[in-house]
Amino acid sequence: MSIVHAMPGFLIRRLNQISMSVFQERMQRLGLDLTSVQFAALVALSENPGIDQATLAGLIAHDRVTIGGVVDRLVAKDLVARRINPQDRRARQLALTDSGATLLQRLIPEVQALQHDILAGLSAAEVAAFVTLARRTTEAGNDRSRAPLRPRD
Amino acid sequence: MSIVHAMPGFLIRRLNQISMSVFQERMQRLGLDLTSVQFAALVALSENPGIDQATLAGLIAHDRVTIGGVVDRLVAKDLVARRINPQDRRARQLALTDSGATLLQRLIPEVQALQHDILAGLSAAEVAAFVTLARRTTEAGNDRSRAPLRPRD
DNA sequence: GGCATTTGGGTAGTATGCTAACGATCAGCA
DNA sequence: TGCTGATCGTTAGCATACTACCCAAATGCC
Repeated sequence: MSIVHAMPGFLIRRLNQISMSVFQERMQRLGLDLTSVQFAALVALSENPGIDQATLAGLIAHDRVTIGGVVDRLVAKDLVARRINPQDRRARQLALTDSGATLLQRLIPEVQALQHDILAGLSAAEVAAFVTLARRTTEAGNDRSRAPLRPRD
Repeated sequence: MSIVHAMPGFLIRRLNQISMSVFQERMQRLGLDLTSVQFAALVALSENPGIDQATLAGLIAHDRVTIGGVVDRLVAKDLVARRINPQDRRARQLALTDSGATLLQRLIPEVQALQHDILAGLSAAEVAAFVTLARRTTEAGNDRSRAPLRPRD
């Protein structure tokens, strides 16, 4: 066993790899072509219609460039509408399309169900313990991230 | 607070974001241009000199394409030597250069020290609990990943 | 009003991290 | 020996995920 295999950084990368793979596999089985980042963006837009890309980036902890590409692809799939804000012509107002809202309602229970598969081998109590620790440390380390979480209000 | 912010998948992505950022920041402060993936590859090669790229990929849980690019960059930095295996002309034998071995010895204590910063806000006992849970679930979910860990022996 | 600063979005560039497909090569087997 | 299948590395393509930089537009301050 290598020394790297016990390092938190390595374990976290593996967790992320497994998480993304579980998500993608489920989407494929549903016949959908959607990533977990795109899902998070749809949820954020559903909860905050009319926000611009920079705000969206802060709500799901991404940089603006990445969000620009994600929104491009969501617009191309007709899940999100993007238009210039007349009050601030720099900004793009974002909102779910009808088709995006419909898809999201179908997706939410699926995505909630697959969270269980991500942490395979753990009991319900252990999953809860993991989530508690993860929430505390991501909050403590928020500003260490290059794209911190910036919740509204 | 959005419903996604409590999902394990989202928390894991945040953890990975913070982890990569902490690593990059430390490397920058050391005046080095090295990613965590490149570090993991150097460690694996130090522990297993002479392996080929596919074996290296399995040891640090990456697909062969990604490892090809990582090795390209390590060779360009003169940290790794790559040559065709005369016994199997498909394969590339990899080994650290002297400069790679020297750098790695300097890096290992630094990287071990920064692991602590990744899980900010947790006590030593909580870090240990996190690592235990993470190890168990990544082992259980190994084959769910697209690029599973394939240890030798 | 005029001007410096800030902000939103974009381009260019780099590195992961994956799929699908391909050529070269090797291993097993009739 | 010749064929079949597996394996190693690579290319092409896509989607994150960032930095650095730029332009346009809004904001704050005098």
